[in-house]
Amino acid sequence: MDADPDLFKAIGDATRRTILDELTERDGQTLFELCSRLTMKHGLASSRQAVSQHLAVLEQAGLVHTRRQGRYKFHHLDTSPLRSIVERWPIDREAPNP
Amino acid sequence: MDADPDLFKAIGDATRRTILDELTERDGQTLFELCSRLTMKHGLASSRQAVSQHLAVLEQAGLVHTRRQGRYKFHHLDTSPLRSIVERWPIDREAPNP
DNA sequence: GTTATAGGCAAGTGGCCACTTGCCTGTCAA
DNA sequence: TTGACAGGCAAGTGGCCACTTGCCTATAAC
Repeated sequence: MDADPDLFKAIGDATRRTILDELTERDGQTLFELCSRLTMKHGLASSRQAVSQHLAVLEQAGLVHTRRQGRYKFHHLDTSPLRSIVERWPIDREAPNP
Repeated sequence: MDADPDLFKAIGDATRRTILDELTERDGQTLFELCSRLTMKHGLASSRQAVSQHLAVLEQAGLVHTRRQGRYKFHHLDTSPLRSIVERWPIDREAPNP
């Protein structure tokens, strides 16, 4: 029971959720790419180290996979761990919209 | 963007997730009922006040609705707020099991 | 080689949050 | 009406975590 506390810790932070949003919109970004976009679009004054630590947490939760290429490190989104949430507490399939 | 930080805060705590598990198994429990079951089954040495505060957080997130009846207060699970998670980051519909 | 770029590592710090403690209110049975 | 029971309110405390700071490694351009 409660096999993945890392997952909930990962999505528990607002900045990390914004990072997931960013990767949803544009997958495979580098660290610096994410940094500039977070400050530009979302107004988050997140330093490079802060974003790097956030990405480490997201990677540990399995929500982000990394791919090294030269001196670049590309970050790819993986939403499959989120499935465990709706499997744990089944959502009543009611259409909220008509 | 990020309209419901209360939701992620609610499911961010392990004890609150266990409370959701308890309510999934048996809906409409009172505070004392939850307290004894959490200590019995899950080994959580959660005091009454702690569980009460957890329930308040869950209620604020819309995951738990309460129903007063005399001196009893019954807690009912509502998993519909969880839908916003999978709507925000769509899960690739791949069958992980054959 | 030298410099700039992309990223990593580790210690320190401040704020939030879970939990406790103590006391209070309301409901029901005797 | 008195006691037990179910729950609420508020202040205090300790620990975790996000963020910073400073320095380091590695790849690529010049």
